[in-house]
Amino acid sequence: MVDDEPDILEFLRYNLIKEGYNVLTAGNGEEGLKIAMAELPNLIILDIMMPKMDGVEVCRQLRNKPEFDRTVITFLTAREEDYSQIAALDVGGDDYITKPIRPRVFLSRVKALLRRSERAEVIEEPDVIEVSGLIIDKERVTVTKDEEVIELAKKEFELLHLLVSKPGKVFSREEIFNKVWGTDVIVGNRTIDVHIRKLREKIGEHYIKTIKGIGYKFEF
Amino acid sequence: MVDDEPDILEFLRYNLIKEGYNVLTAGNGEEGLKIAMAELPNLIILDIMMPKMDGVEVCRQLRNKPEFDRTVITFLTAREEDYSQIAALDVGGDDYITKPIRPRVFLSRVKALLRRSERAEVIEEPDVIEVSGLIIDKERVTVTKDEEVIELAKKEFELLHLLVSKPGKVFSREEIFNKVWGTDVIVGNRTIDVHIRKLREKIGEHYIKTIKGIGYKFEF
DNA sequence: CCGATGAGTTAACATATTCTTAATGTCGCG
DNA sequence: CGCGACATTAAGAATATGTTAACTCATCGG
Repeated sequence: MVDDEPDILEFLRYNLIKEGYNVLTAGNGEEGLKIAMAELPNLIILDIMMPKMDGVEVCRQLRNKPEFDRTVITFLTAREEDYSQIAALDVGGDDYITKPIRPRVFLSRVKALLRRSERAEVIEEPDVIEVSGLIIDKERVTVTKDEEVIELAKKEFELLHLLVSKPGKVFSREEIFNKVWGTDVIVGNRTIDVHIRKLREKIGEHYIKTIKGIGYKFEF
Repeated sequence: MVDDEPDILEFLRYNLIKEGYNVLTAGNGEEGLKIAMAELPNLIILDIMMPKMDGVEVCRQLRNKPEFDRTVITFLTAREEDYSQIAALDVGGDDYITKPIRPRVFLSRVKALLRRSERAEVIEEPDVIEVSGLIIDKERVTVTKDEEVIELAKKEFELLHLLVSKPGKVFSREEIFNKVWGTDVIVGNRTIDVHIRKLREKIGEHYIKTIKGIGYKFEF
């Protein structure tokens, strides 16, 4: 929770702790950013009006980091500032809470926001995927087949992982380039084939199917 | 969007449609429930104060259904009703918007809520079309008939997909050329026939009907 | 600092499937 | 009977992909 007014900070902190929440506070934007990055909280509450770096800016910077892509961020704002409300949401905030703050409403809101964050977390993909006898372990970057561990190179693994992320779906070459190589890299068009070749060599021929003129898909 | 005041409903509907959203409205809780179940919207906006079934009750009922487990639900509420706000969030609502409503803030809020729902909707629905026993899956580029998966070549699939996109409609040869081959390619006029032939061979003879002098159509 | 190693890429050529064409056959209708 | 419109077939052209080997580049242990 980031706010430049110590009274408000203390007041809300007290209420949250009473409800059993773990609360970290910061008195300004920079400090807030630092603590957020170090602690990766489940919910971030930002005051909009702050000297130097305001809440909107903190939010913008956080949203640029992949680790905060899904963190729930909410703002505190004086009631009538339409503009900051809009900016807050446009910059990737999930909600805003208007001052003056009433403890019970505030707590309900926090509860709702955290429930949402939980829900979002359930969707999170697991690090291990299992399809048709292959166990793909994202953390170890390995594939296990018939009890045997197959080591894949990074690109090979990323390619396989993409295909396996939606078994049966046909991924076009363009799609594969964008997701595995990124939009800014340009590589020749035989490159994918070669990687497909090596993959098939390692995991077996029949898993990856070519759909001529369209792309590749993982078959189960 | 469910509200018992036609004026508000119309006002918000107008604003949402102007932004390109697809809006369904209902004047009371029951109707809202019915429409929600039939249409499975991405976002549900409920007025809290309504005669008979209020918004909180609608929300509670929706949240009990698995298909609405992750749908984003928000409430409309008069400013000072602390209690309903708390109830709204406790019953599984994701947010509430206070009246009086300001269009720009409202739209920003809706935008933020829908963005969230997108984030959650990684489990997106596949685009499959089902007609007379054929299941055409665009993502997988396959056709399934009697549990059997039929593989089509690219052009064959595109041709079938076009015909199936409007079952019963007669597509002229010219139309087929334009949509499947594109306006810049020139191919002989027996080409379509050949592809139709192969399609019929693969999916069965009776699905595609020739309308002499006009074109082809998909029969259901 | 050096050579070994291996991932990633490229180029050249081989292969395979899809697409198109062209020749010929069928059908219905005036 | 002859014509127009579509059907059928097989063969060749057009493309897309497969395959191999060589090259570049970064990394790592000695």
